[in-house]
Amino acid sequence: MASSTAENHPFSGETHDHRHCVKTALYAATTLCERQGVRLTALRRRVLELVWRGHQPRGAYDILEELQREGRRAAPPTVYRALEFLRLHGLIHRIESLNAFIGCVAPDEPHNGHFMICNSCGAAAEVNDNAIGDAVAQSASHSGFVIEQQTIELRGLCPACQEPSP
Amino acid sequence: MASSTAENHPFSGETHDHRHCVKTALYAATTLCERQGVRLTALRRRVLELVWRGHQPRGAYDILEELQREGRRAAPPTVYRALEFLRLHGLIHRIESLNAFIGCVAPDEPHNGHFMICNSCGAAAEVNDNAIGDAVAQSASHSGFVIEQQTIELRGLCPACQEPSP
DNA sequence: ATTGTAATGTTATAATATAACGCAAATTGG
DNA sequence: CCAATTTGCGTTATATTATAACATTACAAT
Repeated sequence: MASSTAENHPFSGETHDHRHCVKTALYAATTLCERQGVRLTALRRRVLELVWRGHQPRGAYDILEELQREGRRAAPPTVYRALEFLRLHGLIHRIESLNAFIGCVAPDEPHNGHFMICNSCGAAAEVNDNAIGDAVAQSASHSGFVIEQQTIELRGLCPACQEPSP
Repeated sequence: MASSTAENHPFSGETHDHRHCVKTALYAATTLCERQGVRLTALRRRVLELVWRGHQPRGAYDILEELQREGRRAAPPTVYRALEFLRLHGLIHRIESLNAFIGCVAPDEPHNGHFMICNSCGAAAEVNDNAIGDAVAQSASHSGFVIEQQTIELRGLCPACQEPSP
């Protein structure tokens, strides 16, 4: 079987073992880079870990600060270059409506990345619903439009954050 | 009948009478603001016209430069405030993946704004395909997620730009 | 006219992102 | 192994996008 987790942790709050998410992501990244013959350097690996610190999308400057706090010499290009590498290889996605980045849950399979992002807790869940993909593909083909890339970001409230406050 | 054009000009290139688009948009904006009892000031009106200069999304600083070229005293907040007003009242949409703004083709009807944006000519077409909206709504409800806002931006090639170069 | 509110002007700065250049580390081909 | 080459990273500077905060003007209602 593949190494990806059996299910996402879309909006499970603090109730899951996040170290498992990180470990899985790093393992997947390592094998993916080996297979593709590209270098997952210490810096890139660390940036990926920082993106995976939680299920909230992270801004580039958040990551930069963290690198600096760790004693690394880092400037904006340090981070942006690493992020660009990770994005190119499908290890992270960019959330356009937040100018932020989030780890990809299935870097091995080609996919589009549709997100539901909670406006309350900030968590983002990557969903891959074929129905959405199909509807989008159909709509585009109906217009004669050839899709090269898609940004689908739903903002709202996750199940946990809809519950009435006590 | 309503005042909106019978059909969009999604990717009609230079072949349509754009003055008509602008005129229609301004008329719709005027009546909408009257109905809502809000003021479409000269500045706001002009910014809306500038957003509607074409079917390419416009950046805030593009608009700022144009205002300054016209001799107005303008600074970033001048533009951002006007854009925010227009957006709040549904007269423009923000294209997140471009940090830019585009006129809304149907400000009267509530809708979500799905866009197809040509990577070659830069034109953006607002499409409102119920199939996409339905698929998205269904996917969200399946996850127990309540959508407050959605960003759906498809980037690719419009029909005209797919044609082989001569 | 007076007063309160909304809109705009103005200055400053925050937040996000990239260009350009040089050095160092790793990889490759001999 | 060494030289040549490529790739990654450090560094400085700057571009681009966006907002905070406060002063002033225009407008609307009485």
